[in-house]
Amino acid sequence: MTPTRPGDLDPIDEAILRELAADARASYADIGAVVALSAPAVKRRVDRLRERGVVRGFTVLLDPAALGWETEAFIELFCHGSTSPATMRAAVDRYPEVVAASTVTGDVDVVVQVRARDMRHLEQVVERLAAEPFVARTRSTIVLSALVRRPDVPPPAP
Amino acid sequence: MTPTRPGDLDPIDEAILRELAADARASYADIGAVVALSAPAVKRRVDRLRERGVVRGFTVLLDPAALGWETEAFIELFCHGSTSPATMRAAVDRYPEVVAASTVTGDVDVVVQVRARDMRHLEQVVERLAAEPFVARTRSTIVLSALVRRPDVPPPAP
DNA sequence: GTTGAAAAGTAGCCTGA
DNA sequence: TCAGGCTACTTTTCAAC
Repeated sequence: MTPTRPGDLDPIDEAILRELAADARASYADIGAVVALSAPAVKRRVDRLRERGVVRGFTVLLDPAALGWETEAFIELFCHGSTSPATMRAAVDRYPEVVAASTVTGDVDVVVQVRARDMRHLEQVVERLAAEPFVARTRSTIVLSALVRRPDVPPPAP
Repeated sequence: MTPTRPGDLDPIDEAILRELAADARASYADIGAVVALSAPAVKRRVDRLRERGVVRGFTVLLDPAALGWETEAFIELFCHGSTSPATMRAAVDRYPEVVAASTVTGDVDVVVQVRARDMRHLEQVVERLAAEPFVARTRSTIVLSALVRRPDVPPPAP
């Protein structure tokens, strides 16, 4: 049983989000054709989903290699004492190479996902991260190949 | 020195991609105002970037929690012998909970990033992955908090 | 880059559950 | 009352030049 919170998405909202996930530039009329709603009705729902914060924005999906990002890695950070997440966030946010960063359970404190032009560039990023005052040591794992990469999507109907 | 391959992005393409990354539903006229190009000129460049495969598509950025994805984890897979990436990809692709998966260097073979409704759901996903014929064992790391999450963007000018 | 026709976005108004 | 359809007006797209 899913705890139906107030503000939960109805099935039509979910369908709209799936369409937008597949093509964020689809017209409201085209989306409406799929979900059986008029274009203005779709627009009103999308506007409301933006207001509610469910929709955070729209982006383009790019080929990282074409942008010059040839190398990808997970850099795990072991941090000193009790470094606050705010401190970690502020530090990691300054790196344009960082794609994602998360605090995690286990012996590692932070997992940082990084894209670099090449191994030399990656090495520099690792060294800079390792030199951050709150970082005790790092452990890096190079990505060999991306098997799957998907946007977040509403869960399939249960 | 960057090896200027034929087909490399020029600075205007990069600026256009940065605009689209920030708002994929921006009008060509608005993008043109930023990059000092007419709307049709921007459209032609975007069309060409799609043809070249630099632009793979457009998506919506959603709040995972609002979709019912409350739990996130890295599940590391240790695989038997020489399992082909194709096999791994096919297996992992069947899980709607999988957001990303990569083969990696080191003792682990695959890192799978997963979103689940809750811990119980996550546990089920781990068990199903562990039961895949090519998986010897798994190791899971729960995400406590997302510090940074960014779309791929052209590198800043060097 | 400019032009103009066709398509899409958008606000207001009306209707029915 | 609230969400959706309809209509009319504006903005954007997009192909030809």
